[in-house]
Amino acid sequence: MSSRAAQKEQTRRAIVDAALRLSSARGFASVSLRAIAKEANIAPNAFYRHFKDLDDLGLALADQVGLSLRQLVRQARRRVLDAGDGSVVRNSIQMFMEFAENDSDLFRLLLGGGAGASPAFRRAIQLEVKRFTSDLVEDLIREAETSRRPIAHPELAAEAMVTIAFNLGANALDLPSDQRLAVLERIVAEVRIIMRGAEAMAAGWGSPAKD
Amino acid sequence: MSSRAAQKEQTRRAIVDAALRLSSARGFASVSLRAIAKEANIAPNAFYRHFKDLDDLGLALADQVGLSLRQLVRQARRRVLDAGDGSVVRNSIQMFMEFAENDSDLFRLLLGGGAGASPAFRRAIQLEVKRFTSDLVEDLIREAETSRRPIAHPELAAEAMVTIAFNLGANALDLPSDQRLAVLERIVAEVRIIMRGAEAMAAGWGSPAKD
DNA sequence: GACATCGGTGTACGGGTGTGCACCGAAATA
DNA sequence: TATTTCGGTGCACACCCGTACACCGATGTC
Repeated sequence: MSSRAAQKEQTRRAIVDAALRLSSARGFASVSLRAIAKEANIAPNAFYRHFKDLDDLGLALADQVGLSLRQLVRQARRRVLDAGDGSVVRNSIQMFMEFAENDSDLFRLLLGGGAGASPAFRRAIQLEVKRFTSDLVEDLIREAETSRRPIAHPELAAEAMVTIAFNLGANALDLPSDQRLAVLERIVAEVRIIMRGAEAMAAGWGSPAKD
Repeated sequence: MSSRAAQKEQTRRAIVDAALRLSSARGFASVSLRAIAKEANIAPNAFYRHFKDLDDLGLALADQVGLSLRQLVRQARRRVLDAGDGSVVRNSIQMFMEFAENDSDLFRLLLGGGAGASPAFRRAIQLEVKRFTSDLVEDLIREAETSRRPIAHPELAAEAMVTIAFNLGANALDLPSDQRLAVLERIVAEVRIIMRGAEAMAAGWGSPAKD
């Protein structure tokens, strides 16, 4: 066992966690290297032993965001398969919100979409969101097959759902917890509208005339 | 006529424009008072003759954003009433994208949603977006009446549409112009899904069974 | 024409920023 | 055990930040 490498990993984690904690308030872009070092109980210079840049740290943060998202997808799939109680939509979004509340620091990063940060960081975050959307597309298609309700434009529908959930979800994070439930209901309702629309299109229902 | 007040208004505008220009790159939050002053060809201290704070400037920017949005709504309504060519959805979103490209600095602010900025600024921006959504709700209801296609949950549908248009639109702004058209089409398609869903719900189509 | 108003300027301050340099001490290696 | 490696430290530098102060000069008022 390597006490050397272990301790290095430990302070690296401390740096990442500190950055996460500080970023939740005003975004990653507005956090200084020195502030992170102080929060991690580290001399500012020690930062460079772990990351080349603040941008470099940003990529590490994006990685962790992606990790958390994939974990979310896995758990949501398991939960939906396990018990068929309640609607798939509500269950999934509820789980999403729980995740967001637990790892609120991470999800605040996600919500901001990296606005105001370096292009590299922004790209990395958007990539993770895209991966998440792809997973959702799979689920939509699978669910459509098993429930025998075909769905039109699954990619577009998924993108719309993810956009709404992330935006309103982010919005909900800095709301008192007694209002968060209402936001969750709004997300669920809007996602259902999208579901219904995609199904209606697949079924040929409605007006191709003038929209 | 007051040469005094006129010149004051002029440099005030110069400050606002400079702030807008600088904010488009990395967001309003990451722009310094000194940088704004330099961009406006002004001594840093002169800033205080016009605004108390950077926050104060932020509110002025939010005001201008709101102004531009209301102008957009007015023109879109006129355009839709004038000629019935093409779909309402496509026409509206096309006009939205044109606006966004012209005043791209303003819309970049909007897109960021004020992430990473002061709470006051964020609230102001979100308020303007909310007003815009309200206007859209009106239009949806009116359109539903004249076209005799009732729509369910117009507020939720409008919120979903605005969220998607703003997010993807913002996304499109830092894309080469030859790819923007594709994004526009994606927005149109997703908004149509929402339309169809809201109409299907109103018509009672589809499954209240298990979703 | 004398005076007050006020937008704009230059200087200066205390503090925060990223980062280069020399150094220490413990773990890893020989 | 002697030597190398390397994570961590303290100091120092040059720069940018917001903003307080005293001041100027043109415009507006009496």
